[in-house]
Amino acid sequence: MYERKTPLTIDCGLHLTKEVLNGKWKPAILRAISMDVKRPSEILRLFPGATRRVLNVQLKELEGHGMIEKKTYPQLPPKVEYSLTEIGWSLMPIIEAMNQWGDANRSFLEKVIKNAPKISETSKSACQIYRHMTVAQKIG
Amino acid sequence: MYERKTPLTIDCGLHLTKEVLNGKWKPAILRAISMDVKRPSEILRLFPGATRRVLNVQLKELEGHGMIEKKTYPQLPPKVEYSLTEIGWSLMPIIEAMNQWGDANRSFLEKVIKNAPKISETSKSACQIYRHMTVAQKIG
DNA sequence: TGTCATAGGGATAATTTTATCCCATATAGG
DNA sequence: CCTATATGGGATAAAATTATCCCTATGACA
Repeated sequence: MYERKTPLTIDCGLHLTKEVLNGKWKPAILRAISMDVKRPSEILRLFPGATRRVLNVQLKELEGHGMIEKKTYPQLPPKVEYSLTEIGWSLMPIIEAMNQWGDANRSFLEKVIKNAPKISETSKSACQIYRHMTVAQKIG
Repeated sequence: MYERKTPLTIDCGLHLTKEVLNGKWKPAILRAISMDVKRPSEILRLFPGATRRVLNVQLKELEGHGMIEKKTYPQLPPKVEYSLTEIGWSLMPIIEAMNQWGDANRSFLEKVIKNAPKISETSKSACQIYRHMTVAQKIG
C-alpha cells in the first residue's frame, strides 16, 4: 500500500462514484458477485486476464468501501464468500447500464478504441461472465 | 503519448465503457458539455483542480472516441466549442446516475473513503458545476 | 513425500496516468 | 513593449495502478 500524495477530488458525486469504481476489475467483480459468483477462486476463474493478487487487492478495497461483505468459513482449505451490501446492490443499475451501453455500441467502440494511437493490442478472451444468467430481475 | 504494452481488455461491455470513461475528468467533462459549458476555457474554469494540459488531453481522447465533436471558429484569439455526439449523449444517463448515486450516498462515501488507508487528504474545492442547471430535462 | 486446492499478502518491477513547466500563435489594449 | 485572452502541445517528472514473483497455512489424495 502507498499513501496518496495528491488530494483526492470528491467535489461532486461523480468523483465519489468514480473512486469506488476505480479499479480495472471492480465493476466486473461487483457484477460477478451480483450473479452469485461469490468465491474468490470462482471470480478468479471468471477473469483469466486478472491476477490473483489484483483481485485480492480490489476485493479488499471494495470491502473497505462497504460495497461487499466477506464471510469466512472456518474450514480447510479455507472457504470465503463475498456478497453485495445494500449500498453495493444500489450500484448495480449503474454497472448494468455500463455493461449494456458497452455491448450495444460494441462495434463502434472497438473501432474507435483501436484507432486510438496508444492502443496496440486488445484482449477479448478474458471475461466469461456471459455464461451466467443476467441479473436484470434482481435489480429490477 | 505512449504505446500501451499490456493488451487492453475489451471482453464485456463493462470494459469498453470503462475505457471511454477512463480519465480523471472525463465524466465531468461530458457532463459539463451536456450543460452547455462547451468552451475549453469555460471547462477549465469549472474544474480548478484540473490542469489545462490534462483537460486538453482528455478532450482529445473523448473526441478520438467519438463522444464529443469539436468546432473551431477561425478567429483570434481562437474560439473552440465542443458538443456531444449522439453516442456521447447516450452516455449521459449513466453519468447522471453516477453523479446522483455519489451525491445520494455522499456522507457514507466520504467516511469510508477517508478511512481507506491510502487516503491522506481530500479536496472539495474543485468542481463548481453545481452553479449550473441540471440536465435532467435534456436527457429525459 | 509430492501435489493440489483455497486464501492472503509482502516486495518490487513495470506500466499507465497525471502533473509541471515551457513554448507557440495572433490580436487588442494600456 | 508588456500583458491579457484563447488554444494546443512537447518534454519530462511524479504519482498511482497493475503485474510478477514468492512465501505462508492445512488437509486430502495418490
